[in-house]
Amino acid sequence: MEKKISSAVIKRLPRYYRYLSELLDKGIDKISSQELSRRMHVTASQIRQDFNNFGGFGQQGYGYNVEVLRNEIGRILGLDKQHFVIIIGAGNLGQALANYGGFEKRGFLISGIFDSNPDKVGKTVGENTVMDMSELSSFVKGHTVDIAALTIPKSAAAGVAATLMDMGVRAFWNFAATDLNLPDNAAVENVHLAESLMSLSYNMINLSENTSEDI
Amino acid sequence: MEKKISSAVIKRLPRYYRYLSELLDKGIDKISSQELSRRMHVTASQIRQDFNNFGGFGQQGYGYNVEVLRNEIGRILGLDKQHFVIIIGAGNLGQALANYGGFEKRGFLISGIFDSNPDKVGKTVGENTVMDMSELSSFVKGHTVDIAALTIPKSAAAGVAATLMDMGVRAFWNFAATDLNLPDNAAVENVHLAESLMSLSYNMINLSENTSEDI
DNA sequence: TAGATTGTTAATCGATTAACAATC
DNA sequence: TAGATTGTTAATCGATTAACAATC
Repeated sequence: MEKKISSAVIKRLPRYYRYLSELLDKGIDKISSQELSRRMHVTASQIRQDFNNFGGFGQQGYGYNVEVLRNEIGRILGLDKQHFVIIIGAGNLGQALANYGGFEKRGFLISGIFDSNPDKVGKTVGENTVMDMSELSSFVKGHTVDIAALTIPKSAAAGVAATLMDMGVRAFWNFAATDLNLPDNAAVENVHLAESLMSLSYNMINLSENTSEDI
Repeated sequence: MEKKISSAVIKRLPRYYRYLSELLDKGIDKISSQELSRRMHVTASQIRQDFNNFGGFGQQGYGYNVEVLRNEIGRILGLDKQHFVIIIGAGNLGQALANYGGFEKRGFLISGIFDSNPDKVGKTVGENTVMDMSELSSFVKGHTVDIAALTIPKSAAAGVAATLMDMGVRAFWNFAATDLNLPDNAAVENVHLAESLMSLSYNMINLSENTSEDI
């Protein structure tokens, strides 16, 4: 019944959340779409359209209350609840994610990290001790697991994702350079770093071709 | 004079490159837009439109030669040339990027890594030894630096980026949770992991609400 | 030649922007 | 009340998809 929100809108929400959090830190308690437009470099019209997908958070003639708006967007993104995240793959990237404290601040708690390499099993990474992949099944049965971050080689990713689906995990943060092709009742967010770097490369090349001709 | 390619197209190119590379590895030397459509889950029409932004790589009645097409896309993305990348910030993420060998395979060579923390300076990370930030200026003057990866706190990002711009660096792979707002003669690719995780959270939540009602 | 498939134009769809009435 | 700014409809723009003539 509710109208489907486009993914373009969803991807903008975390950025709004970030700006509103910064305004709040600065002690600014009111903002208009026009002023937010100026700061974020998006149109005021888009800001109002985006927010109105979720209901009227503002007040005519006044603007938006920063704290209310921030909390509403946080709630929409699920930041008002705790989510348990496991990391599959204790390589460089898996360890970096586990060590980074910033996710917990937003309610994403790293509750387990797994690897199939015996050299890594038992190692301490952040607050966690690396478990063997053979322990994954019993761990997922005994604990709430909302999200699985896949920091494993692409050859292993589809298999691990399918196994986790069978165990009831429905959200995958996929760092492997492959497409997971999971059924519709799973959520997948891809972070393809090599592809990101290639886009940057393209934009860099096409920058140097038209050297400051339109400034 | 050349028509501007939309960023939607650019972001799809690395994925085409990946699929074509995999086809090549499998020894498949010819592919039609229809067959590629089936594999990649995008429309054949979009595939042909995308490729034709850059010229006719196919042959009517036949399809596309996989190797030719892959190499053309690689060339468009700049993968036919070597690019020198420095990493600013030797924290978890900076180290993970420096240790990951996959970028060099695509022509992105990590040629330096910097940190302002004396405890990290001198440490070996991948093939590199962490240098102090005070050495950054002389390093950039003495070496080719195409891309700077910023894996530093957001409070430091804008300043470091501005400094690097002054030294002539024009491409920034930004992992800091902030917008850089650089002039038009710079290329910026943002990787905002916390925001990526928030999008996943949204999609996960909205999954569980309509449990398998449209399968 | 007949069949297949591209390259490209036209149609459609969806997202962004503009405009303005509602209202605080 | 007058001024400001939202919420929302309408217009525009751009991206995607469909269709088909060109051609291998």
